[in-house]
Amino acid sequence: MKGISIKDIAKQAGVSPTTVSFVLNGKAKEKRISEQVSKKIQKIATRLKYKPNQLARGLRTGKTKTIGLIVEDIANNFFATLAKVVEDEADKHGYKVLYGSTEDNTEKAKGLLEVLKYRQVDGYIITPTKNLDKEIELLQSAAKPLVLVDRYFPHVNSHYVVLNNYKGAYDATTHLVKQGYKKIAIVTIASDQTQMKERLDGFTAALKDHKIPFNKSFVKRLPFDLDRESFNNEIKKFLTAVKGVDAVFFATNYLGIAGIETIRSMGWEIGKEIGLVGFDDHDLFRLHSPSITCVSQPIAAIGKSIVDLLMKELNHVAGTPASPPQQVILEPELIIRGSSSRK
Amino acid sequence: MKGISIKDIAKQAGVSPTTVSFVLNGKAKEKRISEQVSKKIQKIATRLKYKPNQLARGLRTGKTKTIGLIVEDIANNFFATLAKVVEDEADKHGYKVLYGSTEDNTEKAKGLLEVLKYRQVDGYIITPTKNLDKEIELLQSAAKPLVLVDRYFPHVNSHYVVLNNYKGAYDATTHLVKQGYKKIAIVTIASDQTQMKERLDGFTAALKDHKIPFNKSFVKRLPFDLDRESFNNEIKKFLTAVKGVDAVFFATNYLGIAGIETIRSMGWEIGKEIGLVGFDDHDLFRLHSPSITCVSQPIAAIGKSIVDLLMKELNHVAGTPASPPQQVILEPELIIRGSSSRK
DNA sequence: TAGTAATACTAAAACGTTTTAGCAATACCA
DNA sequence: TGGTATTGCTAAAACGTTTTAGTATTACTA
Repeated sequence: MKGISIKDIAKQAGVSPTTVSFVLNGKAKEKRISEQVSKKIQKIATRLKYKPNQLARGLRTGKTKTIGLIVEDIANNFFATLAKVVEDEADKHGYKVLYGSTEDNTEKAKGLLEVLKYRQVDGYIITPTKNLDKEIELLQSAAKPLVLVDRYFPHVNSHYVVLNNYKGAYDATTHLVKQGYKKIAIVTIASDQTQMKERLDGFTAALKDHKIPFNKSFVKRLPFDLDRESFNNEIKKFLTAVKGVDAVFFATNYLGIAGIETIRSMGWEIGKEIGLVGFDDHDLFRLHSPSITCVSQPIAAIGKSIVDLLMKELNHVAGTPASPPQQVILEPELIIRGSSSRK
Repeated sequence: MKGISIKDIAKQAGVSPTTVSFVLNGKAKEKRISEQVSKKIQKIATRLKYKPNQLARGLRTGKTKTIGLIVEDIANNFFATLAKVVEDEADKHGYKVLYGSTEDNTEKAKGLLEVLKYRQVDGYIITPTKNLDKEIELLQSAAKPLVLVDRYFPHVNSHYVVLNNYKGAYDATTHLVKQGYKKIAIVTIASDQTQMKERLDGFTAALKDHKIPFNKSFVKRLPFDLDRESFNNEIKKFLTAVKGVDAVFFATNYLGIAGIETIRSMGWEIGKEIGLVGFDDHDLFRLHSPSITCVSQPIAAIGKSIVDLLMKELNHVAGTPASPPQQVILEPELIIRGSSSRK
């Protein structure tokens, strides 16, 4: 069952495909097609439920009305929620989304970029992995619209939308200090990427500003690609090794979840014996006993911002002066709950 | 920056585009292209990093190597996890995934199908909404490969992969009975679709089989499209209205989450004062205090099964006898935790 | 040595659009 | 009345592939 094409309409209307194309693309006036013919074509088109073949159109115009969304892991609550926002926002502009997960693996990310490229996506939303900067710059020099998200490359002048991760971590840590915790540890991911670096920096800066002596042994950096059990084991090892630790900041949502599980398995009472702050809000954090204080990202605003930037790029007419890449840094919200209170 | 095309290779190799196409599609032998020429073309192609333009190929062959994934809500843990599995499995066969969320809205679903159709996706994975049966049948009569997931239409003979929802609900309810709960309520979604119908049927059947008198007032069916607060309010109203209720089965993951929140806000002690079983596993269920008993779906197996079926269809050669639609029904696992124990 | 078969390749059409360049007919102007 | 503008449309090329239907050359057969 073939779809119906512009030719079918042309035949029925007794005009050329050219005319049909003009009319259906709203160029009737501009191309001086008479009202009569115009109306007739419109009528036939709706009667036949004509939908242009996007492949043919894409081949000719180079535009597919598709954007590529590269995330770390689509199954992760943060990215899944982001994907939903992106879907909705993109839809408003007639775009569809092809997604892919990198699992923080540079080779996988490169593969995804490659595939998306020869699928001719119009623009990219990318959660970059380490060492993806060259590829990003390549895309830029090819004038491909792209927006980085969650993290960026300081030496690459690109659009990006990220959280003020430094502030998030700083506020979380400050909060712990103000709550009376003295020996505060951080469990984070061994990554030099901006989001992780800033979270660690915010943490150490807060300690320093509040005259809490900083001790390297209070920092645990774990590889990204562990399974849940290994995370749990590593966290347990760490927390038992750190003498006198009385609070811990988990720098990602999944670390926080693993942390809760581990600490409970150790029999420590969250809040009382050990203060705890997580990253990203989550149903678990909200409903855990005690509920878990966390740094919450404004995911809807992030997604909206990303798509807005991307659309601006996509609608940018070649030849006109390009607007410079924009860096959007959104503010986190510290949601204070029971896990950071000794009472 | 244009990509390099088959013509560029042809020019460099001093042969025709046809020859290049044959070689790169592995038809060198079949089309009797000499080893020499074949090798030369291969070499040039890899040197130039040639990647076929998928639009052009798709236009010509009618195959886009893209599948459409229509879920209820990509932000929901269950569907997000499924999306990840589908992504991975599809990738093994060289397919990419376009996704869309219906929000259980038939009009949105129809819109998605329409868009995916004229984007020429090769196959569909669909979480159907109510009244989408006509569209499904239309796709089928157009010989489009498709697999329904999570729910299906009893009167439509299509591929589908679903949970044994009846058993899931039956086991959950039986478990509550065996734990000594006597007045067991269910909170579900007001939907006549199979997954919800079967969960309700499993619930009532279990009550009957265990001689628990069934009372219509113990069933609450809520509309899908409420926000969290409204869910909470409705659940609260329901639970306070039902005299003597001592256990409740929440028939979806988000209802379970809302249920936990609500019951706690009412000051009832989960397990002791009210038994609770949820649907789909979730970090919250695992780590809540008390932990929440739930009916868990084998998401990895579901995703794998779906993609396997779809690939079989996609690789099916026209003309050969079609294998009949397969119905895969996977078994749930009842994960027993603290919320269904009075101790 | 003519006829057939096999080998090694290619020209051109096709997929369904968009877009450029242009043509015929009518209208307008002096 | 001859020339220019304007109107209303279309032919054909192009996008980058795949595929059909060849052709030219060489090799084999009787």
